[in-house]
Amino acid sequence: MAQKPSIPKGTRDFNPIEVAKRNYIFDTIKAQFQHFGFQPIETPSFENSDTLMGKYGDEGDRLIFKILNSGDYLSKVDNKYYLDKDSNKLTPYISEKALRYDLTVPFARYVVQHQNEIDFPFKRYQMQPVWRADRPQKGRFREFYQCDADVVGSQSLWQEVEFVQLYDAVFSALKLEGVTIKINNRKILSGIAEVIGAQDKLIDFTVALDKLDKIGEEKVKEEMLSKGISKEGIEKLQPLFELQGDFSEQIVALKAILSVSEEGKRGIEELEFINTAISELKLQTANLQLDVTLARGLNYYTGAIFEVSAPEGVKMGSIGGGGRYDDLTGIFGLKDVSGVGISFGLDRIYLVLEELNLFPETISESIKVLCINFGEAEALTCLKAIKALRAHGINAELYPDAAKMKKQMNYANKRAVPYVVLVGESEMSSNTFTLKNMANGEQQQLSLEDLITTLQ
RNA sequence: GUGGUUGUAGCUCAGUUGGUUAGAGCGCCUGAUUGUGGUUCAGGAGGUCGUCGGUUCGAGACCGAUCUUCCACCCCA
Repeated sequence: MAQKPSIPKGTRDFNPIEVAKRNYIFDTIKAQFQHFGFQPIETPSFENSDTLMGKYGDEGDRLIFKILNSGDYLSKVDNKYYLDKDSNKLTPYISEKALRYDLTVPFARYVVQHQNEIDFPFKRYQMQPVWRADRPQKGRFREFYQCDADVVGSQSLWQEVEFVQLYDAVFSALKLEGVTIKINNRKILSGIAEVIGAQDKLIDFTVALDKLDKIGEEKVKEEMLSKGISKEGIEKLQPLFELQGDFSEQIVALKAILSVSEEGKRGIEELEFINTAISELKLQTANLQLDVTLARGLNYYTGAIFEVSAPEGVKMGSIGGGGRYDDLTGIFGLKDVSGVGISFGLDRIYLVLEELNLFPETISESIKVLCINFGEAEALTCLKAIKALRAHGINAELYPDAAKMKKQMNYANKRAVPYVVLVGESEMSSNTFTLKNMANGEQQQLSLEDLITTLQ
């Protein structure tokens, strides 16, 4: 019985052209990571459930793919949990492993586990797939790649400055101009929460504030009210909703709002430091923008928060994010190690580059020259030439069958091969090669040496 | 996890209130053209109508379930 094969929801196959394009992004990011001094590590695709569970909030726990235990896993479960049919309670007894949800928590685990072998500050990069049991949408997959760069063991704000430059370097190298690097600081958010008397509701407060540009001021206030934030507190937020101007103008306004909060003032200082450094160093193509409503992402951020949005006009969620987390390794028992890092969403960057037509043309070129097959003797001559070409770093291949000329030329066309070599009777007798340029149809007869130099 | 949406040839899509043998464009294959591709012309192949079940004399169309796509929540790269 032949049944239609399929792949799970939210996953994809990649054809050769797509892989070539993905590798282009991959290689570009990797090159910049290396320029900035990051070193690669890799971690397993699945971790022990305890490593991941509880690190991303309740919502995160729900989105983690759990792996069923091997063997007769149900027989070991206490009837108490089995008969209750409570999935959340039963899960720990039938699943001890889970697929990686992001690269940051596994990295924290790695740092703690290998702390004695690591030279701090440790700068690592990691480019691996992560999995989320999310409902797919455009730019949202259940399996996708993250490209992370993090530094642990340094509290210096120069790291934040470096990461802003790294974002700029990567997107400039990808020719993706005009991305906006939004920056905020957790200390400012908690400072504001303090000012309005909602310290204990920081998460609810930030989640609501984050929706400002999406649902508007009124709805945000409604949500805050429904989460138990006092009316008087929300009124104190008014200057925040009216915040405008460039980076330094917003800083001035924030200083007024946060004058009574020590923590808030520290957040402002940090932002000012980064902004001053960046204006001195300059960015190539990206814009750095202060966005006090930026609260996205994980609750473990303690200082800077980053998010990158695609150039204006491209409808896509964030293509990168990151921030500083002072105590990430603390949950694994290693105190006082500060970390800061950023992430690139490879799959979303792909969609943006595709939409803006920014992939280089030569990207899908697999071979430079195809040799037409006229028969056994000619094929052998071709393979000798191909061997020499390959030795000179030129990708070359022989059409395997002495098929009709039209068929072989058609094949070259579809593979987008820029050159074709013809070796038939006359070339055999004169010991030459006919090189045809597929773009303009021009042909020339060359010796092997000239063939090599022409194609190099 | 909640609500909605989509599925017909390799691709993009038609298909009337349920009625013979399900169509088009592009692509593909063959020939015109046995050492020259893209253009042109002629011919040809290709469909369990996502899947399973139901209603009906009769279902691509109606109903249910399920899978998938996209969208809005939630959350996020």
